[in-house]
Amino acid sequence: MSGTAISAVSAPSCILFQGESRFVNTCVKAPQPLDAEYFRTRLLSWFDQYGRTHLPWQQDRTPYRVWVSEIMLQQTQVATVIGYFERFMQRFPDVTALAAAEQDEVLHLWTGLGYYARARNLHRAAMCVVNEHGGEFPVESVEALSALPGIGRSTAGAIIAQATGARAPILDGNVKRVLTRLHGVTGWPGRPEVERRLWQLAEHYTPQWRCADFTQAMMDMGATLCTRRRPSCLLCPFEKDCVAHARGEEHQFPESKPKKDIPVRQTLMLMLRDADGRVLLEQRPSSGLWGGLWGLPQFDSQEALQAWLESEMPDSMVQGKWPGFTHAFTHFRLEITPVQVHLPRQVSTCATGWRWYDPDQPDSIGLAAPVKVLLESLSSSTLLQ
DNA sequence: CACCCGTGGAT
DNA sequence: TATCCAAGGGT
Repeated sequence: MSGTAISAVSAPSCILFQGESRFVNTCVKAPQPLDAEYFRTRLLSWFDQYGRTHLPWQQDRTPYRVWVSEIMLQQTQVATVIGYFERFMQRFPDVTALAAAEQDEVLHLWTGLGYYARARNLHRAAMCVVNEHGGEFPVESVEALSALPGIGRSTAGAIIAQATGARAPILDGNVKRVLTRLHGVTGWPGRPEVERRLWQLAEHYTPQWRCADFTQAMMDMGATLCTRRRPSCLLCPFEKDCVAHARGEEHQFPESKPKKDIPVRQTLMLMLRDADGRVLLEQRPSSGLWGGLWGLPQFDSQEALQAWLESEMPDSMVQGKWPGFTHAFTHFRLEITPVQVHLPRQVSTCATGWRWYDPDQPDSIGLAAPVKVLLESLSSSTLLQ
């Protein structure tokens, strides 16, 4: 790399006026990165004035606290995480406390955050740190950290940089947005070639010194200036260097994921109540949707539900159907038909993986989102005896 | 490599 | 209201 700042705007923008954008996208050479020292200096001086330094996990930066925050922040917005983080730290102040917990309680504190595999992996990783690393996080290397469940390359880099200050690049959604715009990197960042290029750029810019501030600054840029929509280019320290801005095409970067029509799945949810109004809950399989959470027993078809009732709860009586509703996920839509069933006698015991749940006295367990809504409507409902 | 996994904020 | 997608990782 040359020793001076390189403005990367001129070459690509000339070509753009001539050909179709598709031609340009596939044929233009990747612009040279800026001089790394120039970039760091400007970024850090911006950070010193505008960076975020008062987030909960930025105080008392132990590897444990940074780790928990990074996991919670995966695909989740800062404002959503703050409350969960504080409750989690209150209950599990250190890795030993977390490792000693029941998975159920971890999932309970995670309820509503989504991506529950993160919570299961977090719990497993805590036990791993305690049992195999003497209670200390292996922050010596990205490789050692990535060996823990739930920690990938970017999260490992973030933990190292934030908790120890050592040099470690990160590549999250914010950094991807900043880098693709700055260099006019085309192609969806999920594509391996694009991701390779972005890692290469992240490596190029990441400094030996003030690495915690640098990585935080990259994320702050992405979160507060270089936002997905309506970025504040006039306030950006790299306004003059940004390829996308020079073209007036900030909104074109990063390219979005190719669309696919999402499938619709259907399910029946069994609301089986005993004479005391308690509801039968089933613990879901440890993998898949709402893995490890408690939910209403689900069936693919009316026949499957009937067969189950006849074999397991022969005294039960179908009370009628509740109106179905749709629960929308990112990748599919779930059409839910709740079926209300009454069990005339009281049932005290049941097999492992099942429990009776009193809607008026909620337990500390993880509940699938639509199930939580249904149970809350039950507790305030006068329709039921 | 394509797909899976959740919820809520923003427009 | 519909759509996109956020401090990604696992399989």
